[in-house]
Amino acid sequence: MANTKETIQDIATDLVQRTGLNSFSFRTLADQVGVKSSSVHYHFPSKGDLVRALIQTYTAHFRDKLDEITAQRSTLYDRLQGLIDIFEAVLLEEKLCLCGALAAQVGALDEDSQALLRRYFSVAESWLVYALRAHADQLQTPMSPEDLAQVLMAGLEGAVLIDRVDGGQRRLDAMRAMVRAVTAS
Amino acid sequence: MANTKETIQDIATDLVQRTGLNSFSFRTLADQVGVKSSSVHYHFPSKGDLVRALIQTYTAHFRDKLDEITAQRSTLYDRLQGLIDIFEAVLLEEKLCLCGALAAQVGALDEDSQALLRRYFSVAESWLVYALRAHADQLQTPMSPEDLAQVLMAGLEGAVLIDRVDGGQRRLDAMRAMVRAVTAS
DNA sequence: GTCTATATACAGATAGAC
DNA sequence: GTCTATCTGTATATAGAC
Repeated sequence: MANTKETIQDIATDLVQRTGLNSFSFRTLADQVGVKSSSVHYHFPSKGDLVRALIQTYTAHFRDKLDEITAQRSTLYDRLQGLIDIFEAVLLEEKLCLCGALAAQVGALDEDSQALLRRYFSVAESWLVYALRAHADQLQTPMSPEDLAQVLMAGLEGAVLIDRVDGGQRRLDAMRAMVRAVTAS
Repeated sequence: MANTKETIQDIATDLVQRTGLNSFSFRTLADQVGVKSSSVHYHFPSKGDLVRALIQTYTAHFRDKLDEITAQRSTLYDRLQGLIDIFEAVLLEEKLCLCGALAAQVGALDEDSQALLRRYFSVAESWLVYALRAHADQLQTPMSPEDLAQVLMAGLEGAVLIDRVDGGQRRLDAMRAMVRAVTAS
């Protein structure tokens, strides 16, 4: 194992996205990493410490992907489809957005983790508002950029949630249709 | 306790909506009901039995509310806002839709429970498609009724998920704005 | 940095008395 | 239908050797 700490984070992230917070323990996590549970505690003293690290890393990676989209795509339509691509990649692995999965159990998280979740959604919606405002001329809807940003983000979180339950990606495809409907081609 | 079995179901439903599947045990549930855990096992032999009953009852109540909307409201706009009212009532109690909460942990559910979840979403989307088709003349969007139904349902599930994390109901309000945008007044 | 060993608490579940 | 008592497994977490 080149880097035990990173490996622990990678596997833990995957497990939370698949089955939620309580579906893995330090023991089962350690088994999959190939160490003992006490070694996991060495890197992350408590489960709360681990969860906070997971959200921070996930948010950083998400922000990187958004920056990449901004750099590589120019039209509003392409940028919004790029955002949907991120969620599609998650769904194809039968996972949820990490922060969406944790949001479903927000009452089980400490205050710091809850603040980190809020920051994740703020990052996503701010990026959306920026993209929508920058291309207001390509928008075909009476909705404000803020409202549309929130509808899109809520829709994407809900789409992967429901699509995963019955397989396929019908809701995610419907979100693509919505993006098509509100952007001029 | 007039009816222990119903009380168990009511409290268990509330707990799943607040903090998810694994945040309560037969013991903590029994404490809140005012009985012993073995009494809970008498009514619901396993946790799987309990969860299946919760989903079935929740779906039945949801269907009743949808029927009520259909009976009491005539315009498409009013019917869609009525659907949002259901989710707003859930959010005001700092809860999630039971089936949305369980969908986030679908990998932890048995196959029967998963099938019941699929049925819940099918009930919701079928009602939406029916409402949208019945008032196609009041629709102002190039989206198909099927796509719009899925976008609305995904959006509502995601809206309560995210809104609960940072308080208020900004995403649910954005969903109301969307309904306003796609329906003719 | 990883291990063995262990502490303490709690999970889901069952047997059998009342 | 509810209870007491208990079984077995697993959870988070820590102490101390290597």
